[in-house]
Amino acid sequence: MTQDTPKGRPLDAELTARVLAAVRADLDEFGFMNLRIEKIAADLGCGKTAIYRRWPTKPALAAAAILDGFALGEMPDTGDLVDDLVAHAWQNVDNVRGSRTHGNGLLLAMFDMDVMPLISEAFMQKRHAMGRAILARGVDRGELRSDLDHDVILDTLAGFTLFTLTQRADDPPRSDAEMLRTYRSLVRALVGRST
Amino acid sequence: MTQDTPKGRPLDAELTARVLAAVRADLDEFGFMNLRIEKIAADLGCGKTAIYRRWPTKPALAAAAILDGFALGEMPDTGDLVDDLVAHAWQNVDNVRGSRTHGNGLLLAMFDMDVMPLISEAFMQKRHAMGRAILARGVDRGELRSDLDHDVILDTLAGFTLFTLTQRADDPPRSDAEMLRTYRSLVRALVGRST
DNA sequence: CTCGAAACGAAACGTTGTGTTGCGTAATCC
DNA sequence: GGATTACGCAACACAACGTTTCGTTTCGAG
Repeated sequence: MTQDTPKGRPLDAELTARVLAAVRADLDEFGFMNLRIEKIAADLGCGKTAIYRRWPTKPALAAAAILDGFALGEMPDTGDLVDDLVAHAWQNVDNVRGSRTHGNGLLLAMFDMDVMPLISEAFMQKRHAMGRAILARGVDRGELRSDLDHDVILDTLAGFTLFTLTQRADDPPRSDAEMLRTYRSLVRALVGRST
Repeated sequence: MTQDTPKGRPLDAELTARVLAAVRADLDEFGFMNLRIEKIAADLGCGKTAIYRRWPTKPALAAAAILDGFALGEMPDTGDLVDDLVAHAWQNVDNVRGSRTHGNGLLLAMFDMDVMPLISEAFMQKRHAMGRAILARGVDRGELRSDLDHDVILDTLAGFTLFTLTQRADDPPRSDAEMLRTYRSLVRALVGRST
């Protein structure tokens, strides 16, 4: 029933990619509120119609651009719960830093009330499910006390990343090695390891 | 030098309060992007000029409304580090829940790129300083290992609250007592207490 | 190779919302 | 009582979203 082969001229995939990249850059520099679709079209030398043909509204466009820069990532499976959780948390850092070109406008744009549901459905919920799978595996292997709230552990890790990246952006930057040590000790504390 | 006594007719303080309350309600219901200053004026039966006389732009108005619903809170001083940190973290929950009337649009509005700096300067940085003071006191009393990163502890607590309130809003609500137990065990884990 | 369908850039348009200005009136301080 | 400023109201300029129309171009199918 569903026509699988579109009929006329197909969408220009390269243009799609260029639009998403340009939106990501402007989103990061100017924020969602100051993202100008007309500027994107002008910068790329294309018409607004090419953009509105692909995405119906500005929030939808912004969400698509953000998601285009994020990778769901592979499920960490090292055999060690702490290692897996650190890797899982670090994927968030990678996603945000990989999309950051000017400031942290892209990260903040995720939290627009009209953008958030789209990001949540397409990304956050799947990430959360991955985290829960990691923790469930840890319980199965006897690495994790069975009375801990997995949502709390995952929200704490993700919340720390979000809060640090948005609120401590002006602090002297830390090396990846130092940040990884921070994540490791945080994870160990959350899953009930001593030290 | 600074004229301390304004000359003509003073601003209507009650109108100021009514505007801020109305903005908070609409912000929470519709989000920052869909906040309509003309609607606020119409709902209140006042002119737009009365609003623009007080705040120059929409982000400034939104920030003022958000801050008007937030209380910096008193610095907890129970003599116990864990109790103080739990109380400190709980103040965030109180602020957000006290401002929540329809959804979580108000919480998300804080993270608009143009609103965030205003909230950060007037609120977040002071809250962070309070948290640091609590932790410093804990170190002085020997309740806290001296090698822990205080920023990490505070960002983790605040980030957990933010992430939970934005991402788990649809989950079955937990009682205050249960949430307080969660915060307590989280704080204990972060400051290196066993259990 | 030709036909149909749909994408493309360009331009014009309607609509909405921000923020400003000017007006006559009302309130407050000196 | 006079200067000063707030107030509601109306009109305004401006910017940006999203739509429509047009002529042109590109692709798939037969």
